[in-house]
Amino acid sequence: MPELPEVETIKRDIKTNLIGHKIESVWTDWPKQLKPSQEEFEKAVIGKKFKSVSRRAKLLIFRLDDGTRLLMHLKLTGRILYRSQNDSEDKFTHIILKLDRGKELRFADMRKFGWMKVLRDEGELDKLLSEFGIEPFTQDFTVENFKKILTNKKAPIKPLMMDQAVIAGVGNIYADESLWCAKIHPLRAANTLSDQETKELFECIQEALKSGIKDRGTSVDTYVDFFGLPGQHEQNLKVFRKDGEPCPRCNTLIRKIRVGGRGTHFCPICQKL
DNA sequence: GGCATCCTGACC
DNA sequence: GGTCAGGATGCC
Repeated sequence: MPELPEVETIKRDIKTNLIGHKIESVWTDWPKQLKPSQEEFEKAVIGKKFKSVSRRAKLLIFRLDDGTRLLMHLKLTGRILYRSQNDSEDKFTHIILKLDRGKELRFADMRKFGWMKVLRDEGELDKLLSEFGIEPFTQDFTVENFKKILTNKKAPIKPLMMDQAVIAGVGNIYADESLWCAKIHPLRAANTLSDQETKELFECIQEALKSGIKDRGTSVDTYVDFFGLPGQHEQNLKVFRKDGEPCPRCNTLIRKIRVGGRGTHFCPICQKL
């Protein structure tokens, strides 16, 4: 599942490899993944060059050389791949942007939840971006702001952390890992965290995401980078999908429960409810 | 918050 | 054939 570290890894590789390429044509066998429609999408991108790329939450934002804004979201199983025309087929490819110099950007997505979208105007982008919460690794992400978010929130801490309108970019893997790191139970009501716990969770979120980026992402499922290579972070996971295995801190067996409809892994002794 | 929805593959 | 996997949205 691509979360902030995975999307950030792809973004960095795109910066040094895709920028400057021209889109010559578009192929798809699943037009629903092109928004607002295949026709509008093609009209907006064909003949244009990639000028820049950025990331907000789990969203990739491209600017083309005429100012067109192109967004991509990988959702659960999306892959963005940089390939040559004659490279062998990638399974589940549903969109291909055919580029100059014999290259292709392939969008492969087993479950077809991901999408590419062109925006009509700048206001639309601003509105979309303004709905995201605090972006980790920016000046806005401080312990004080984090504390403000948790105050008066009776909700369990984990779903709150995964709410993109609260903190942008944290998904299921890094939420479980951050909570283990901070020794906080995923069902803990957000407003019951002590100042010390708030500070630890704040630091653990940054640490978990940073560590994921350093390892070029987590490939427990289908994630691969821009070149089709898996990330290395799986070997550094402490609890995610480790149910039945000993906690690296206290040896208690990791348990799996369901929180907010998501599989949730935690140590029942270390992590305080 | 819960739950359904968008989808398909893996697994029992 | 049923369940699970989980990012985001939309309806309650």
